[in-house]
Amino acid sequence: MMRMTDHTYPAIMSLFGAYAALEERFSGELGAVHGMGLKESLMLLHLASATAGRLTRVDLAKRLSTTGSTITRIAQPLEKLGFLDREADPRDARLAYIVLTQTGREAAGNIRLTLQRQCSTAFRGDWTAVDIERFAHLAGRLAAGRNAQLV
Amino acid sequence: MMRMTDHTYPAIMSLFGAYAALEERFSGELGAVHGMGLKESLMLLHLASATAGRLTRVDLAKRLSTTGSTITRIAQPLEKLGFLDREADPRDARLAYIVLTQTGREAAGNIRLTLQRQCSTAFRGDWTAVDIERFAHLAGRLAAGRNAQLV
DNA sequence: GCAATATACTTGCATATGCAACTATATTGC
DNA sequence: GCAATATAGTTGCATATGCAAGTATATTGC
Repeated sequence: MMRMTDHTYPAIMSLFGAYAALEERFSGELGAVHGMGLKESLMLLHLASATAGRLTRVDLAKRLSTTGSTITRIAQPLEKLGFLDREADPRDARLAYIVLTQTGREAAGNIRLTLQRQCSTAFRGDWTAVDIERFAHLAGRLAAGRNAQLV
Repeated sequence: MMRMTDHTYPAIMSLFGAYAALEERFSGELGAVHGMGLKESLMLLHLASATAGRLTRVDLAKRLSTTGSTITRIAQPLEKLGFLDREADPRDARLAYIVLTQTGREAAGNIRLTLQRQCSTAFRGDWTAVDIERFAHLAGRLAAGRNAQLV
């Protein structure tokens, strides 16, 4: 009788390994080229892809899989540098939207280009278009909606 | 004329999202059940899968995609708890192998069971065996050898 | 054999980040 | 309308972690 082998364990361990490899490569180049880390970069991209280019800290925290305090602290230097600004909500005084400035929007565009190039580099080698599309589809299911706004 | 769509960007963004979701779930349960984080757990599994159940800090750092200092500091409490021990190399006095104690080996076995269950849970839903095997294969290629010893 | 270099590990320091407490505001139940 | 509860944001504190410097040992070039 044939016995099915369970591939879930190697699948997840490989996913962890792939993440570590990519995080290292991406962060290094993003730091060198744009002077910011992966989280900051993704924050700008989330803002750029959001309606009106603005999001609350709570929304950003969910999208970046982190906490509100981290968003506050990541946003501070970006605000000082002129990439981000604040915007109040007339209906709810608790909200302090983070909005992209024009400078921030341009930076987001450049970062997006770097990230797209890094992504295509990650699949250099014997990856076929079908392989990549399959992987994108399967990883998307595992992600359970996270980063779906960026995709 | 048909235009091919590039799926590398959504593929990587989904991979990042999937990692964040899994890291959160796995770490939470590993902490609650075994009192240790994902890195510590993977450290024990790497040791358990190594010949003679021992590795140098440098080897462990590579396998866990971190630095030697992190290994030193992760190992300290595990050593105090009796999961790990030190072993000198008679040929090279710089080396301080980290070895699994009997207790550590048992803990590694239990952690491995938890991880395997978590991995199969991650694919609950409409995943077919073929989907999972495909994903494992593709992720393994992206991982470029990282965590290959655990798989 | 010795100086120069390389490697393994540890530790001090700076940064990053989650949690919990705190403030301010909004919403809900009555 | 008011008290109770919920939510958004900030900040203090503890922990985690990378980097660089320091120590000890090995290896290499001569």
